[in-house]
Amino acid sequence: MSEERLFTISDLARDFDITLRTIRFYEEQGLIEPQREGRQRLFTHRDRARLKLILRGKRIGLALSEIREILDLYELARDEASQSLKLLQLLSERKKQLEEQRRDIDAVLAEIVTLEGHCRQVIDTVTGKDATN
Amino acid sequence: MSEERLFTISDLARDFDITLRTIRFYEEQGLIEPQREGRQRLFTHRDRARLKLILRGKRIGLALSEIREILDLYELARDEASQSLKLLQLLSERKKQLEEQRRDIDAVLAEIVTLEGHCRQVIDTVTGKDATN
DNA sequence: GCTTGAGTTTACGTTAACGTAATAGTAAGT
DNA sequence: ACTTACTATTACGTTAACGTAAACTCAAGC
Repeated sequence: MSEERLFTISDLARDFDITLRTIRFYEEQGLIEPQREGRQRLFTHRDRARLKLILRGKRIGLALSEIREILDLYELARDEASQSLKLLQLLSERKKQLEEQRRDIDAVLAEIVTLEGHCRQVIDTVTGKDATN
Repeated sequence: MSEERLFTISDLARDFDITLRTIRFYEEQGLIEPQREGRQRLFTHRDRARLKLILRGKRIGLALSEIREILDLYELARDEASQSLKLLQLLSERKKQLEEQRRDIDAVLAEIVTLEGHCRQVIDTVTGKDATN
């Protein structure tokens, strides 16, 4: 059972709001390896999941080369954990980076809140005595 | 009092671990506007602070053009808040983006923790019956 | 007077991550 | 048979964010 549904390239492009070119490029870079039916690419759920990971990686500012490393680690962890110790080390490095990034984001968010407060205050002050616009 | 100490370009390059070229490039792009003594650039604490903001922006994946927008907003908010409403809107957009990014990071962190668990388990399993390496 | 060190400008080079034709095959609808 | 829709490959173009090299100025130290 479970007919393992397949996706076309435009399915994924639509779903993730990226171009066909982007998907082909990712394949060219070895980030995904869809099956072929003749020349046409066919994507499994697994390909889809990988694509999702790729895009998430991009959003947090990783380069494709780094994303590939991570994807490879996933593979590695799946196959066996022949080098789990090294993997653990790499994971902890990545974790440190991410936590740093989180702190940056929090800092920026805090500053935004401050600025918002500033704005509201100015607006309150101005409103009532002048409303030129 | 408070002699307003000035920084040279290499001071900042060293402090933030970036190249001279990078700093000059940021000036070229209008992100900072150091004073000149003759031809030489001289940076105030304010320039330094801006540079810090720029680099933080980069770390969270913003483009220089976006960073410039934000810096401009800071100026805007400082001068007066002539367009505070628009500013508020922009801030809230940016906030949404950042919160999304935070969610991404949290998701990745969670996955890392999972992978780490997986690794430890494998290592535990392997350790004791085989330690070839 | 010459080198050394820090700074400058000008300008071409580079890398990543796609964009954008141009050209062509293939299946479905009319 | 013709169009339309979707797919493919090949290959040159583009943008951001600097790198890098060449050639110059200018003050300090020996």
